[in-house]
Formats: sequence, C-alpha cells, structure tokens
Amino acid sequence: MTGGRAVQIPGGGDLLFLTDEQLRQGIEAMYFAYRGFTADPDMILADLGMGRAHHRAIHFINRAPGTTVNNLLSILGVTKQSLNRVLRALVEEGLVESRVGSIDRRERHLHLTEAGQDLEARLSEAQRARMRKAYRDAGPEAVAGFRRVLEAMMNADTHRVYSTLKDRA
Amino acid sequence: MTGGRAVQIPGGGDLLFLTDEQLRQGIEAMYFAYRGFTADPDMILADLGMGRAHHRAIHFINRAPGTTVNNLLSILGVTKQSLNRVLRALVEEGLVESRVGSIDRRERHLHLTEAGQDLEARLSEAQRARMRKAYRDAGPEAVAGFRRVLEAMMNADTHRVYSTLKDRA
DNA sequence: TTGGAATGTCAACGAGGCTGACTTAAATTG
DNA sequence: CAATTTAAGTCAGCCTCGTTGACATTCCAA
Repeated sequence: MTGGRAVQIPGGGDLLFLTDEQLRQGIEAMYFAYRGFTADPDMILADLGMGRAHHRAIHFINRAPGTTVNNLLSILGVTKQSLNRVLRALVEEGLVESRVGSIDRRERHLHLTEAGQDLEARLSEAQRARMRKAYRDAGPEAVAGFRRVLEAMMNADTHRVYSTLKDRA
Repeated sequence: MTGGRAVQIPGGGDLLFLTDEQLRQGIEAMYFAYRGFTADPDMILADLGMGRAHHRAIHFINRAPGTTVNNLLSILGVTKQSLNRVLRALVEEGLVESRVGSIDRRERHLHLTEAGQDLEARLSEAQRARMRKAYRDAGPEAVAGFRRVLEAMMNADTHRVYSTLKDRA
C-alpha cells in the first residue's frame, strides 16, 4: 500500500527503496488522479462552451486580481496568442474586465467581474469539494506528504511561480 | 508547510481542519506538478513528432501487452476515433504491432515492437527519474500519503481501472 | 526622438479531443 | 441457417487550445 519502504540503517539515515514498479504506480496514480482533478470544472465549463484554458485564466485572475497579461502569461506558461484568444472570450462573456494600467498605461490589469466571480466560485467550489474529500479520506499526514511530493515534482522555475503565489496568500 | 493541521481531540479521533486557502494550495500544487510530470516525455516525443496521446498509448500497451483496442479505450477514456488516429501512427512508425486475436478473430491484440519498447524505456525512464527525485526529496512517509490522496481524488470508475492495472502487476 | 517593451491582432497550422454515420468481419443467438 | 450483436476501423466534420510568424499600436525611457 505504501509507495516505498523506509528502512533504518543503523547509524545512517532513512533510505527509500524504490522499485520501478512502485514508481510506475505513482506515475499512473498521477495520471488517473489528474483526470478526476479536472473532471468537475470541465463539466461546468462545457455547458458554457468553455474549456480548461478559461478555467485556468479565471483561477489565476481571481488569485492575483489586477495581474497584468504578461504576468499571467508567465504563470500559465503559454503564448500570448493562446492566452489572448481565451481572454477575449472571457471579456466578451462579461466575466473578465481588462483595465488600462494607471502607472504604466501599456499594461492591462485583469479583474473578474461579478459574473466572473460567481463562475469562479462555482468552479473552485467543485474542485475544492473533491480535494476536501481526498484529503479527508487520506488523512492529515497523507496531506502533508502529498504536498511535499508535488512540490518536489515541479520544474524549478514553476516552483518559483508556485511559491510566489502561495506566499502572497 | 503542511496542507492541513492534525488536531487531537481528547477522546476523539484526528480531525483535519481544511481552510479554503489550504485546499487551493493543494489545487495549485496539483496543476503545477502535473506540468512537471509531463514535461520530460513531452520533450522526447516532440522530437519524434508525437505527443502525449502517443505516450499514453505506449505506456498502457507496455503495461498490459496483448490488450485489445476496446480495453485500451476503457483505460484511456477516449473515443475509438481518437485512439485510432494515434494507434495508426504508432503502427506506421513500427512502434506497435496489431495482431488478430486467435480466439476471437475480431479482436486486435496490441504489442510494442522492439523499437516501441526502446522508446517506452526512454520515456518511462525520464518520467521515473522525476518521480524518483520527488520521492527522495519528500521522504518515505510523504510517498505513502501522496499515493493515498491521489487515489482518493480519482473518479470511482477510474479508480477501478487503476486498481485492476495495479493488481495485475 | 528614437529604440525597445508591452500588448494586441491576423493568419495559419497541428494535435488531439469530440459526434455521427458507415463498413467489414466475426461471433453469438434465436 | 438467418439475424443480431460486437470489435474494429474509417470518413467527414467540428472544437479547443496549443504553436509560429508577422505586424500595428502605444508608450516609456535613454
């Protein structure tokens, strides 16, 4: 049931023996779990003719209100052309507002409208409900381990983005 | 640093207090970690003009050699039209062999060729290396928790598929 | 005042999902 | 044996969401 065996070497530290099979089970768990992770918001969005890309934009605009387009690009790791298509749709749907920057007027600062906040709440509540269930089922120690493994799995630059967002909370 | 606080209630069990903020950090960790999770195979595949869909097919054909097309469809959760496009490419590239079933000759049984096995090894070694590093960084207890949370995050039907594969190991 | 940065837009392309309709071949069932 | 069901494959078309490349606009800063 465990992903690895912890072995105490007298006079040494913990060693973790990881067979390829154990690693592969972790890989498959990650793949299947991600499907569940995205399933609920996907269903809500499909009814509105939107997809995951819209969800991500909405999520991070809510997370960092007033963020610039460039900043959002570096969080999401996509091209501006790709993000632009999504942002345009969100603005047209009245979910996102794009305000010209007051200090640097080249910049556009992004905010959710009330309708955008409503949708964000629906999406994130669905996703939080699943996460909450998973956390409760797995227990407190499992949650800490889950987070540690995920953080160690990120690319270094991604981890920096993640930490910055987390510390801003 | 932990995803939740474990609190001992005298005479009760462990309770897990999960704020929305803690849940959202878990959600973001999952999103950013998945990017890292897929990054290495994606790079290898891009050089070969293939994508994630090819990787998934290769992975599960390797996992369950001789699997039928229908079985692979239910593992991957996509339509046969979508899988067919990928499988055709893999067969044309000489990575996958499709054999007519001996008992039921309507079925096609899928196997990796030697070249397919070589590619599978490259892809999975890259992905395992990342998983191994994440496991080592996070420590043995973290690994068990990681797996428990992921399993609790899956849809019920997906979990069944996952368990079946795992138990077949 | 000119160069560069931030943003946006148009066009085109490709991967990889989807639906619907259909064929072929083989197995199963009445 | 005939009819039905099943497994697989195929064609056509659609969508999202990623990519590149080229280019316009706006505005700050050297």
